[in-house]
Amino acid sequence: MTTENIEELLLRHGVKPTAQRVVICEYMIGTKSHPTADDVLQAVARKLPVALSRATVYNTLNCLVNAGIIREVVTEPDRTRYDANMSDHHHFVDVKTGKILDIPAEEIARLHPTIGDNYKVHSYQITFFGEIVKNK
Amino acid sequence: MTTENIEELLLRHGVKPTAQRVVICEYMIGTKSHPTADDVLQAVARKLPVALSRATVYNTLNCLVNAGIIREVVTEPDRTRYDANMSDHHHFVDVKTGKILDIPAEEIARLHPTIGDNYKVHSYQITFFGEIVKNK
DNA sequence: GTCTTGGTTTAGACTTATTCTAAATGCAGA
DNA sequence: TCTGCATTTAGAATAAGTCTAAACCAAGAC
Ligand SMILES: [Mn+2]
Ligand SMILES: [Mn+2]
Ligand SMILES: [Zn+2]
Ligand SMILES: [Zn+2]
Repeated sequence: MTTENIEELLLRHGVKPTAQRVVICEYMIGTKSHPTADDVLQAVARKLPVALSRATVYNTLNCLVNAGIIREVVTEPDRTRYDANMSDHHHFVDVKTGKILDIPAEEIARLHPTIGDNYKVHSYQITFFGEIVKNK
Repeated sequence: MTTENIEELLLRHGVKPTAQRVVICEYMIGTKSHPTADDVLQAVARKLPVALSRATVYNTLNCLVNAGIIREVVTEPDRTRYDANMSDHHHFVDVKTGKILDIPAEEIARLHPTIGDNYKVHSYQITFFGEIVKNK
């Protein structure tokens, strides 16, 4: 995706496209990994002419989350990961490598609880978020 | 559950039943909430005649997890919760109160993705843990 | 073109959950 | 009773993330 398109994307979501935001957003959209804030800092810092602070990375990631451009992924305690794939999907964590893969929601509805031949599921967890309805 | 039963449970899992471990384990088994380490410390400290250190709470909870007596539950970044319900189940997080309820696995297989009339699901997430199988 | 202003970025301090360290404690067996 | 080893402890250390206060900067007003 071009820089212009990234700027348009940000504007469309009501986010002022600063240099730092553009390059962070560009990185997020260009990766299928589910990077931590620190991953983003490492990857993006060298692309920018100016210095990039940790605070800006967190500010920007939170900003993008609030704008609905990326989302948080919580698979382990103590570090939040970020994901520019906003389609309805779930995650497969390879316990060997720690890599996180996207699993489209349709596949899960169909193949649940076995995802497919390419994955050996050790365990899986469904976390629901919602409200309790008190109907007597 | 009586203290003797707790001690037997610990011994059966190869854990030496010290006073601290017994009371922490007893607390875990007696609650359906999914407490954090700090919740456990608060609740258990006053029951013990001696002081109870934060380190011991973490040591014991990790010990119980390794022994297969309790398990960790990760639903949000930055705090691990613990759960003595070792049956095959998933979790429903009430976003209003933060309370975590157990959902037996059978119910999910049947009612997926709607859990039932008593819950309004805002969103849910399935996290798989396993390995990638390279079959050509 | 300069001035003003509010949003953005920054470095570093701070907070909080968890782990680590090294010393003290306390049982179980010799 | 003595010894050894696991356990517990207080507090230091670590690490993710937030906060603060100052510096920066882009856009509009003049
Ligand atoms: Mn933590
Ligand atoms: Mn954190
Ligand atoms: Zn994803
Ligand atoms: Zn549970």
